[in-house]
Amino acid sequence: MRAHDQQRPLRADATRNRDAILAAAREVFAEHGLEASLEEIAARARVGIATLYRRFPSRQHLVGAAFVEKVAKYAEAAEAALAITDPWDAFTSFVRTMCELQAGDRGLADLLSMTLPTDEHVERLRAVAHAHVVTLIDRAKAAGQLRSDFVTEDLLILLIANATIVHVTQNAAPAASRRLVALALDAFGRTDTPALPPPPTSAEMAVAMGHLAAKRGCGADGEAIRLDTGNLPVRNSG
Amino acid sequence: MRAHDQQRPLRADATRNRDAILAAAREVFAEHGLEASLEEIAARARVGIATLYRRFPSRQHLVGAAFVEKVAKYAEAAEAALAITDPWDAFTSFVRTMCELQAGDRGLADLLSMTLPTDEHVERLRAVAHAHVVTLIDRAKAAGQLRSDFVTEDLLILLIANATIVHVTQNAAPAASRRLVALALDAFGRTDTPALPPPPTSAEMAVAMGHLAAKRGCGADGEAIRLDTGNLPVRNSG
DNA sequence: CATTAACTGGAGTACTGCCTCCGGATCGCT
DNA sequence: AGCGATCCGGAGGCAGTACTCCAGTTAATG
Repeated sequence: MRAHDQQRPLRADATRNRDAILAAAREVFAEHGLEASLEEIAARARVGIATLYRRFPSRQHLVGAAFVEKVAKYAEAAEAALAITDPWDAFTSFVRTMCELQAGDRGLADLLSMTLPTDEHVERLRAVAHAHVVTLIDRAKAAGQLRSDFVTEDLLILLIANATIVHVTQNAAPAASRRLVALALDAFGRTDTPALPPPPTSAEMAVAMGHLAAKRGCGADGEAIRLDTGNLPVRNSG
Repeated sequence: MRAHDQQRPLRADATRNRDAILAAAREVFAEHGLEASLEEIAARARVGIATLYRRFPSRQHLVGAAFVEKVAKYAEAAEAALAITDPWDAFTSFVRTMCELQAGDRGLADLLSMTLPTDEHVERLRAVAHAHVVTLIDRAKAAGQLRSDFVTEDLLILLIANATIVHVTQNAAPAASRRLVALALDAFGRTDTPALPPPPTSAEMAVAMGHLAAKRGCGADGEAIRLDTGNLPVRNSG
């Protein structure tokens, strides 16, 4: 790349259009999920389709740009949860916040349940958040309130399930989603039951997220998935 | 319709092709879910696409014909579970069986999570099965092993979630699905936690299933799938 | 074996979404 | 205002899927 791939600032009209596209994208993704038609986004931004592609060469660029803030909220939620003293309250508060964010935005619902290569800034946010989540989990386990055979894959499974519920239940989303989350938390908090069957490996879940991403038109299927466990804490503590 | 819309028997080659199409459909649906391409089914049956459409005018006709037997297993599973004496074992056995059927057949995974058939024969099966399920639930509740605020919508939520997991996790499906089901059952069996948030209404869930069906290309949004038992040998006809 | 109704397959239409090309409009600077 | 660099938008190519039409083939029957 050239030394100054820090390209000169966009022309005024270009900036205006870019913002319009992002606003439209946030709307449309929230309504229809990440598989929304790019043409619809361009139309809602009152912009030609070419303009959209010029600014965001691929769907995941657009997704990335449209969701930076929301992903930041994810990090914030993790951090905020850390401030809660009771380990179980902290953990459940985080999980509930995540799933509520999903329920309010179908795009985010998709995003949290898949892996998307995005920009560096977002990656850093994720990494930090992930570390916080691991802490939340460890604390809750240590307090004997989170089942000891819990793994981060379980959280991912919940996020995927919740994403679907949100997608499918449309206007009934809040009730169904809250119900699902409450059930999941009750399950996570059981310490008196026999061990769960073995969880899928994090590699398997990475592949799964890749499939999801592919299905939503973001990233090629089978392409090297960032094993970082992506958006969500998918690290398998031993 | 004319009195004898009981059309004359198909010609030998037509019957052969019809069977080939059904066999191919079962394969392809199992692999890819209900949204599989009809052209692929025709190709696998080594039949022209027109032949498929002649025999099954719409996707839901094909789906219906391909899955009658599998849906019957749903009823059988409920009945078999009733024979188990321990109420909790009976309930969990039924749930597990359902979800395992889903894990083994992505088409069925879709089908069980959308809406049940309206064909009268199958409708009867469904009604009976549903009654059995209600019995299973009541028994388990009475025994104090199933949480008292459990409702049938919770089961549906699980089926939808499981369908997605099965869809997404591909080869890791068994592990992920079993894990999800085990967690759900642990949640269902909690009697020591505060009441869950209110469930979605069954009307809301019906709408949700309609959306799912529409997304899979079966039936208009909101209308149910009609299983065609028409010219299938009716086993255990009674 | 001849006749005919039933059946067939593939080409064709229609639609949708992704993505690119390029003539023309617009901006920003002098 | 004039001018070049930048940017725009819609037409159009490509691909995948649903679904239809029709000229040719094949099974059943006497």
